[in-house]
Amino acid sequence: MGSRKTTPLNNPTLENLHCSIELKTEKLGMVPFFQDLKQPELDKVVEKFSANHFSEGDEIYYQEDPAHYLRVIVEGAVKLLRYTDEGKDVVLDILNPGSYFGSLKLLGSDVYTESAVAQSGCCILSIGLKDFKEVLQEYPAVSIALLESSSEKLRASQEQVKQLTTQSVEKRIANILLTLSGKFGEEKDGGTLLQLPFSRKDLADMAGTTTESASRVMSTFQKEGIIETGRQWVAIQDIERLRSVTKS
Amino acid sequence: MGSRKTTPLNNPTLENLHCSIELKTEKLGMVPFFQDLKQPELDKVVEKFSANHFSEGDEIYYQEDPAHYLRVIVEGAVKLLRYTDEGKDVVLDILNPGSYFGSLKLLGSDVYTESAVAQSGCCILSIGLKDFKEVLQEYPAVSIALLESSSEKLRASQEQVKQLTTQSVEKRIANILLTLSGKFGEEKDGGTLLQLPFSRKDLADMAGTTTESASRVMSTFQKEGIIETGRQWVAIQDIERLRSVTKS
DNA sequence: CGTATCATTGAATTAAATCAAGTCCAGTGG
DNA sequence: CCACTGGACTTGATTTAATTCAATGATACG
Repeated sequence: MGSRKTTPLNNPTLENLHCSIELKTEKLGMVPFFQDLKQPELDKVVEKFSANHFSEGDEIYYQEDPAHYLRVIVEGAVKLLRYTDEGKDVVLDILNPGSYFGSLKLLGSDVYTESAVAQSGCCILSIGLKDFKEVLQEYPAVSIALLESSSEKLRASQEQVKQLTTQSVEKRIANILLTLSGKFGEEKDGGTLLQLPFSRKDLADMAGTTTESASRVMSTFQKEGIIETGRQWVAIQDIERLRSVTKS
Repeated sequence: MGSRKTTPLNNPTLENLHCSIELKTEKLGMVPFFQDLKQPELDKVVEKFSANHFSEGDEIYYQEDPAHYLRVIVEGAVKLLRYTDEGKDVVLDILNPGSYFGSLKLLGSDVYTESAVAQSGCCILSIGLKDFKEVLQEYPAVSIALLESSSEKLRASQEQVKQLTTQSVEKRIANILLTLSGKFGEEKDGGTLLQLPFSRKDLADMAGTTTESASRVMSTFQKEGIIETGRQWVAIQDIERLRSVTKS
């Protein structure tokens, strides 16, 4: 029981330096919908992106702001969420490097339908929608690959709907931990550490529950030896048992 | 109270005749992502589609079947749903004419992630994914318009997530009735009639609740004079009051 | 150290699910 | 045309998962 509760995060405090033009080419090539581009084509596309650094907690954009950019994460994590009128936050997703977000409304103008917050310090590339439209027109393969990514996002959202309507809070939280460990987990002395700064409230807002309920579930998991957890961090000790929680 | 409970549906029993090649061109031109095509281009695209009729309750495809087609509704309504292991059905959407569904996985192969059932008799156009890929490569404008549609679907799914996590069953049902009346409603003696065959179970599966709860909410709405309802049909009498239910 | 923020835990409450009869209607077949 | 029947719908009583309310405990950070 006397488990370590101090944070095991090494808090990299990503500097602006890391968010440089050099990184851009390297990372953009890893984005799924640019993978088909040849190097010279990619170089031309990269020029249209600009890089920005955001610190933990920074708002990247706010829901209902006019949407002008498509963004790609080079480093760090971004939380997409909707603030509701009733004051509850709904976390739609937490994105890892290589993911895109922002707007794809290339025809006419639009507003963002969700807010984006830097979950950790991060480096983000942005491209104006007009420029991006030109890219799509020039390289149809990018459009097609992007359609796939877009379908995949829809699929993930529908999975979320399914879980919300059919599964208990405990199972939803187990699923979220599994998903996040896949995206952000790092192997560490026999377990998978989530380096994300990640509070009970974040977890609750992802699972569609309350911080108290999330806390109770996490306590149970910890007592059962499935996870180790403390303030803003989680380490999964027994991933198989966590998987078995989602079933049954 | 002695309200009519007999069905006001005129049960059109859409015949196969109606699902003809003539209709195809006319209707495909109305699909959002083909709207930019000129008539000769559209004609060429139309040729690649084939038309099929489905009767109410027919399964159009089943989740996890290999996905080979993209489909467009010409007439009728299609229910997209996921059957869960626990035996609960989750209705993701009910689509109206002009909507597309099926798969957009143009690279590599894939399986359907949801099932599709004809909610009413309907006429569906299908195009093989290889053919559709060629269309996209030839007409980049279609890709771009399709990306918009795809984003819109994601937005709708995220809205569903938001509602499931923050709103009561009563509000979710009110919202569903409003959405459906927008898609399928027909003006009829001072109210909006939903011609859809649409059971309490369908409603419950859309709202993520039980038939009993859905029935209770519908009874309340009826007692309050907001709707008229019977077996498989709903007429919205006081849309303003229904809207006010979703707020507050 | 002190303090703000995050996390936990317990008790009371509640929305909705479940369990259990019923009723009502549309279509059937005599 | 009417009685019959099965599926759709309703309603009530009970149970339960999760929220809400209310303290208290722990930890990172200045």
